Amino acid sequence: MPSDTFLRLNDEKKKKLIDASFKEFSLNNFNDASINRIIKEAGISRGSFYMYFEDKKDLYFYLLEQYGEILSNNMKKDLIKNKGDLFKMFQDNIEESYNSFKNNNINFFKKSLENVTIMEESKRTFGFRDKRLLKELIPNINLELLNDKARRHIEVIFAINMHLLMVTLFKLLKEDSLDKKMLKDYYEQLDILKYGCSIEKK
Amino acid sequence: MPSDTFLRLNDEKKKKLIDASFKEFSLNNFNDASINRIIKEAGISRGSFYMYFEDKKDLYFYLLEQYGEILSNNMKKDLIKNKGDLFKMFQDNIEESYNSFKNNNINFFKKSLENVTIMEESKRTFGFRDKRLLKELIPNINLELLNDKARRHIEVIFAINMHLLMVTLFKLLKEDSLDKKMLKDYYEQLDILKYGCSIEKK
DNA sequence: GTTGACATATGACAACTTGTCACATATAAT
DNA sequence: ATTATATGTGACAAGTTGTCATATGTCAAC
Repeated sequence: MPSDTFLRLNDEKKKKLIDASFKEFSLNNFNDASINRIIKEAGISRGSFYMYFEDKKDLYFYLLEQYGEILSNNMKKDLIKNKGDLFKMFQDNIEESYNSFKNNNINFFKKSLENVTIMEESKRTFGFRDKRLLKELIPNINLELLNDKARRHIEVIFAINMHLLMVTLFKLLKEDSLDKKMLKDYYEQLDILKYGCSIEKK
Repeated sequence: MPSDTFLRLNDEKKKKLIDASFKEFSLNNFNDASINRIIKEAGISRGSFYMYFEDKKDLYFYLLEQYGEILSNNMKKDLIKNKGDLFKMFQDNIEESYNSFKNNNINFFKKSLENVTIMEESKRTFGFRDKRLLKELIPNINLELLNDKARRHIEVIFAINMHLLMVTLFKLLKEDSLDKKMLKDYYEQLDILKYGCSIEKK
């Protein structure tokens, strides 16, 4: 987490550092991103940087959380619009997410997708750190549309959707156009999650 | 990919480098792993290393593929045993995978799970590079047990299972015992994938 | 004002990192 | 024995990170 010192910084200085960071992480993936270049671009000293953030990771997750907020807010809106229907929300959400990312630091997002790890760290990714944003969403879900098992594993459903969503968004952003076939594939995958893989009904 | 020069190396020298690499990646995640320490431990020169592998990534994925083979072979065996039933295979497979990893460089595996990325790179992860191992598995699947959509998205089903499997294995290996509750959770998640989340039947 | 206490800022520094390259030494083939 | 090819080597440049002694703000109290 950024230090209080950073949060207390005046907006201009803060913005300069954030902009420089976004730029660096847009051009390089996490490993190759250089704190040196960031501080040079932002015009601050090495010591100051370590006053604000613990390390590169700390800065990176701070930036990611900005996107988490966007993603979560979009989902919340779509959830309300669809009267708590989780799958209708997922379906509506992808175009919205696509546009958010397209108009906003698209390269940062692309690079980020390359870095997303499915484990520990991913819990923090895109602001779903500490399951905070997830917890905010759950009350808006109409659980009556879901069966018992799904209700018990609601975070897993989200994780699976996240996985499908990320992979699809990654492809979409690569193509640079909202490829209808890819969208259709995503909807089919959501259908698998909704109705299952089996021919036999339970 | 390792160079022919590396593959031509005598077994002793090869093993020494592989052992040193496993050790380094068991103690450090990808970023922190040091080629310097590896070559020191393996007793080869820096120049030689770069003769064998392009870079750290190249070495790392080479090691991962060894595990991919294990995973894939286990799956194949279980698939035949269960007469092509994909979900029965998934269910049988987790204990086997758990034991394979437990008795074999468990720390390497743990660290690896922290590094697995869901995107591009992950296609190579655990040997599923180029979908080669996946393609070998598919002929053993009884597709008649799956509905149309599932058949069309068979690699997605595998990806989702991989995700659920990895997360569960990660937790299991952390606990250091085959926690029955976690296993039960995994089976339930597989059931969601098999029969869906929805209360309504399609 | 001046003093003191605290918050911030700085850049030189040690201790690493990686990939390259001119050169040295094996090994095989003529 | 000579040539050609395959390997091995370590010094090197150019980078990386995190720390720390030191300097400079800022603001309240005397």
